[in-house]
Amino acid sequence: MDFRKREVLEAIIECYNQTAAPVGSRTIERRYGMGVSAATIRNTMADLEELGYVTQPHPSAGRVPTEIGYRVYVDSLMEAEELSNKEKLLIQERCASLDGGFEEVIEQTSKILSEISHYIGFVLTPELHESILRRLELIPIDGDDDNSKHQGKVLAVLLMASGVVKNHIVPVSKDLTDQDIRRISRILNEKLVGLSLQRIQQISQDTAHLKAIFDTYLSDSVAAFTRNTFSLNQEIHIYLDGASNFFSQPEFLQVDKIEPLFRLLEQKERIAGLLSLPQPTSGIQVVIGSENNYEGMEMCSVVHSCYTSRGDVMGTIGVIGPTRMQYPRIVSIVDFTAQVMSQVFEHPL
Amino acid sequence: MDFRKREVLEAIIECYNQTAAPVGSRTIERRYGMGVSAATIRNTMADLEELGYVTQPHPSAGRVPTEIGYRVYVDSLMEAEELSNKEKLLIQERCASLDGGFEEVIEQTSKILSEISHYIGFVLTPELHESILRRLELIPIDGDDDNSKHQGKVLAVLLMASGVVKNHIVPVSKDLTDQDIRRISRILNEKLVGLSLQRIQQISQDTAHLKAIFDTYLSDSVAAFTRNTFSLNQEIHIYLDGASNFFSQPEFLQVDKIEPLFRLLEQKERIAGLLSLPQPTSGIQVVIGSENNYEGMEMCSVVHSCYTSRGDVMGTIGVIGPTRMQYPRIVSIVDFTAQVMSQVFEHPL
DNA sequence: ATTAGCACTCGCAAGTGGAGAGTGCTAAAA
DNA sequence: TTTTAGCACTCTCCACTTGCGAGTGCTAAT
Repeated sequence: MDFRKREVLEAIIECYNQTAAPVGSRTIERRYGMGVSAATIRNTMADLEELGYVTQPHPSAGRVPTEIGYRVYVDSLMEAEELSNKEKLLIQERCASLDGGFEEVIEQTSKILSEISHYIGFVLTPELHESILRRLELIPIDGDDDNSKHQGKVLAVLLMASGVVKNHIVPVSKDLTDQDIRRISRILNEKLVGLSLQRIQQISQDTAHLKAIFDTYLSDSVAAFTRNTFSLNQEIHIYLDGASNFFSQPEFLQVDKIEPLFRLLEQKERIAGLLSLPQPTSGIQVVIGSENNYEGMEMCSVVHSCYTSRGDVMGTIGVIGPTRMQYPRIVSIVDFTAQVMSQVFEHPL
Repeated sequence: MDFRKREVLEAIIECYNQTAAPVGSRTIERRYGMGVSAATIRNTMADLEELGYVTQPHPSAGRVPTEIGYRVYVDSLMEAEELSNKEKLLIQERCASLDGGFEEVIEQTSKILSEISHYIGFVLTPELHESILRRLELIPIDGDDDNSKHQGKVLAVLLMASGVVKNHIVPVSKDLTDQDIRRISRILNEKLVGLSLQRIQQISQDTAHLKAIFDTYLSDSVAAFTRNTFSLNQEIHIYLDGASNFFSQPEFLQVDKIEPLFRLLEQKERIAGLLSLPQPTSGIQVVIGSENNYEGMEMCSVVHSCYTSRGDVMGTIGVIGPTRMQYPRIVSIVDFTAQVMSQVFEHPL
């Protein structure tokens, strides 16, 4: 890859990103005038094609970047675009509306991501079982019917270190009085605060362990109640915005192109699975085209990063766009937004 | 409208609903053989056209029902289709998963509505300010930093009569001790339980009223804290599923037809506004085509009803489909599902 | 009041042809 | 040896035409 090849590949990608049409040699000569004639560029393009970085949709058409071409571009050619102060400010303002609580921050973030990128913005909520318990509150609820006294219910409020609050209604057998509940609450708070939910779930499954915690106080009802209190379905939720931006993308103008994508997006659980898998290190990751092994994502790329709270990974944010994407810009947007979010969660409450 | 006209109109609508193509006189003669020839049907169709119930997309094409035609059909011609036991059971099972909490019921309901109707199912959450407060719990949260002592925070848990639980983090000035908070909690529970959130918000704005409640105890901090506790943004959320079912509808195969709809659906606040407005009485309502004054909904119809908890209206559920919709079936589905949901919320917790 | 027959209209799909864009190749120039 | 100009070739895209089929409205007969 000599200098000219790199330059031509970059020109093809940038031009193709604007027009979504195959790029010809003359176009490059005129638009990026690099001191050589179209014929020379043609030769270079033939070389690039042999390397697998570009291809022609049909003989005697211009060149289109391949996924390999994009990979090279993202990994070594492009340089991240600096965001304008206006955009930075916009992101900061929108994400910083913490008053509305955790959900609202996440909701706003996915919205701002989609608005500023003009693609799809998404935010994955933290995995609960990695969160640290900060406080547990048990609120007995009086039965509302006269005949419901045979079994009460307790509203468990789990406050996590990250600031996430989770409610959970737990059935409780009648032989536990309100006073018992208070006692259980005190003991659980004493022993379990500071542990991850995953660890707590392990403990509450383990009768020996429970016995150690509750000492003589452990009855079957108490054990069952404790288990139920922490048996949350720890599903990850995904907030996703801007899907209709894809209607403006020329390559998705045909229904058969856009339909599989929308069908996939509607199965939010699957998306969550797709996007939460690769979470090895921090830092931006770019997944290009069919590197996403999901039907409907062949023509899309994902740029994602994770947000943290005091260094602990909480969840993932990112942008889904067409493979023909303004990578330098999107990478900067996702990176900056992840930083802002992490900053917001630095002081959780 | 004599008998034959009604019969022909019904035939046109049913046939059009299946094929999405203009219906000709011969088709009706063959498919619905009503003892008269095509020529006679042609005359009847001309009459129906004069009445405004059908129209032809271009001269010498078959007939297509107009919105007025659908209106007549829905209001006086069609009869609701009885659901199969299998379908009824399916709905009941899916909606009855109350264990997962309020949100999960709603989520499941919108999913099952879309699956069984093959259109879009939606559920609007209750308006909070109409809900009755059942219990308020205030949980002081220790500042996590040493320097955060200048202002504490309190997690307010509002438990509504309908079973909805709402969390809310409230800032609290440093001159209120934990003991003060407990006292406030006791007083508020004593005085405000059983009132609607709307009423409570009125009261907490009204200093005189607050003074009466708190007696001598009311300081500025207490008043401010009380106001903040109940200053929830009472936004209605909408759960919506099955949008991609519209890709299977022939009249939405062109991108320019489906785009405005999806753009509208993404602005969930607007949808909520659209759908929560007409809530006069209980019972099924059908809004046809451009009766929805929203861009993107011209080609859609909405069938909706409301679900209740002990007779009190909580929210709305319904189906959004193309104007060319299987009304008898959808009406039955929505009606039955609304009943099942109301039943589920009969015993809220 | 209903029916058969017929001329007419229109949309749709397939086929045609020219314009435009872009390539690869070759031979000449630097 | 590298670069350039020129030329023939290929392919898409668009506008245009044409034929077919479906369906109507009208009229005259039943």
